[in-house]
Amino acid sequence: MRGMSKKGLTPQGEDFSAWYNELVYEADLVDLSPVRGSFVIRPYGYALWENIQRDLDAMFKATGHENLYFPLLIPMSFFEREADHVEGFSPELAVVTHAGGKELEEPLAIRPTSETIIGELYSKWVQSYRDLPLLYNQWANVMRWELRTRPFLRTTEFLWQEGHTAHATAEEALEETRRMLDVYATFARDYAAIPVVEGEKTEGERFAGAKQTLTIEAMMRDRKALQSGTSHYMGENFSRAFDITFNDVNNEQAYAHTTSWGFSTRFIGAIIMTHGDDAGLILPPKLAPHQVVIVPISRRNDDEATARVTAEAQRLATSLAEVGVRVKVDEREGMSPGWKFNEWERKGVPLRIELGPKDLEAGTVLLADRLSGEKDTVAIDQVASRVPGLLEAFHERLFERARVFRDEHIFEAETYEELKEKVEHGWVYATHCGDPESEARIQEETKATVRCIPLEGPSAEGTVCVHTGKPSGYARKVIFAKAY
RNA sequence: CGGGGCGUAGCGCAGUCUGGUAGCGCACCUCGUUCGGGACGAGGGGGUCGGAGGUUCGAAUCCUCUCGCCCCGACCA
Repeated sequence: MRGMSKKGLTPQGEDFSAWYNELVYEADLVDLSPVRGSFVIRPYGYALWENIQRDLDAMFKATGHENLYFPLLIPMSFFEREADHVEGFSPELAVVTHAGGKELEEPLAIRPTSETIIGELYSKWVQSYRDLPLLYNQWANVMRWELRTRPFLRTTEFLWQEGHTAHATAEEALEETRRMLDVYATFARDYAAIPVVEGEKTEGERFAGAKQTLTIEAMMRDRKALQSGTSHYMGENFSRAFDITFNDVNNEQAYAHTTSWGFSTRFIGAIIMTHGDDAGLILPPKLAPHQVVIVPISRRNDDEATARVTAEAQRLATSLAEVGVRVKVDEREGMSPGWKFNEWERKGVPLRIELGPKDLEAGTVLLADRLSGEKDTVAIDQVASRVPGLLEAFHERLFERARVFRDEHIFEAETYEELKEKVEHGWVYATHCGDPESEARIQEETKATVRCIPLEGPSAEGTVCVHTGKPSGYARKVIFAKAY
């Protein structure tokens, strides 16, 4: 399957999932670990994550949040305090039963998410309405013992951030839930060039212990949906379970309203599957580890020309770095330029500069665009001034391509037959009654689930459920789609 | 846990049926020629054939037991 012996990836159209599996290894994003289900994130993949962290973190700070860090281990009993939460997470907990050579009195769960342990401490930190809101976030690893795993999309251990906030009123907490969903949607659009649909999860798809779960859903190039970030309103569920109470302005005791919101390394999967093509990754410039790669081209038997090319490549790289471009000069020996072109295309670098003796004589470079595949001649002394704008434009084109693709594959269905047919080709808006049993039946029969009740979209007014004929359970038509 | 497949060099595989010097491609190392879309030649290094037991003069190959991994299904950011 894998292996550099073979020249290209399996084409997306032939087997999308094979394409994905090969690409994550061939682009040096991940490697297998000795423990099944967990993966090593290699430097190129981790650099992507670091860029995601940097930009998202800035957005969290800008919305008033502070970072902190909670421990990895959580007493088992904490999970039992919230009925839905324990039911949702028990099956996938990894538990430490022995330590220091002895069996522990109380087993410790490796966090699958931190609501419980954070709730325990929030109860201590919140006494008065003056202590609220608490607006905290942590960057952490979590573990969920999944049966079927895939790099980035579903791994037993994954990296994420989890925001946990506590508020005096439901209104404030609901606002926070929505605000952070918008942060995710904005990040996806402005940094990853991924268009998303914002919506609410139905009861069955809601986070274990939440009153409301909001989601951003992105369409992959196989037209399946990927839940790419979630934001939950917990109501008083966790504050009652963990006794997060405070005295309000009237000196009356009240329960805090809490939220949590998370965004994980799964999003790297979204980037891969939203933008990638048969040649490999196409990375959004703002998150790409290298925005520009310079491939110097030598000439046979001419050390002097080679030296000049190398020197010019370095000079060019410096001038690009000075205008804030992340640039890499590929000076590796023993590989032909063609080999390097293919490699950087596979790795999704937005722009490639080819610089050889001919260019030096003409005072130009060849600038290759990963998205269009086109090459343009650009004067060397204009490269540094033009590249930032080209990267900006690259981002816009990438987003637009994804947006058009998505919009071309969203349909609307009036009948169940229509839903069954259209969901084979993309996402489908349809009216649903909201009955969980009906939802389950539809999933059995079509493999599609309700991804969300979109915050914007066709109204359900005057329509009835495509499956049961009952009145709509929601104000809008829901989105049915096959999902990761 | 059900169904399917596979363990032989770093990776991908052949060899197993029919027992007899452990091979191929890629990768790696050295030297030379190359370098504008996955270069070529010559030389070289690398293996307890997943593990244990058995049959045999002789086992990657046959027998028994075991361990592990991958793929498909039931749960999920």
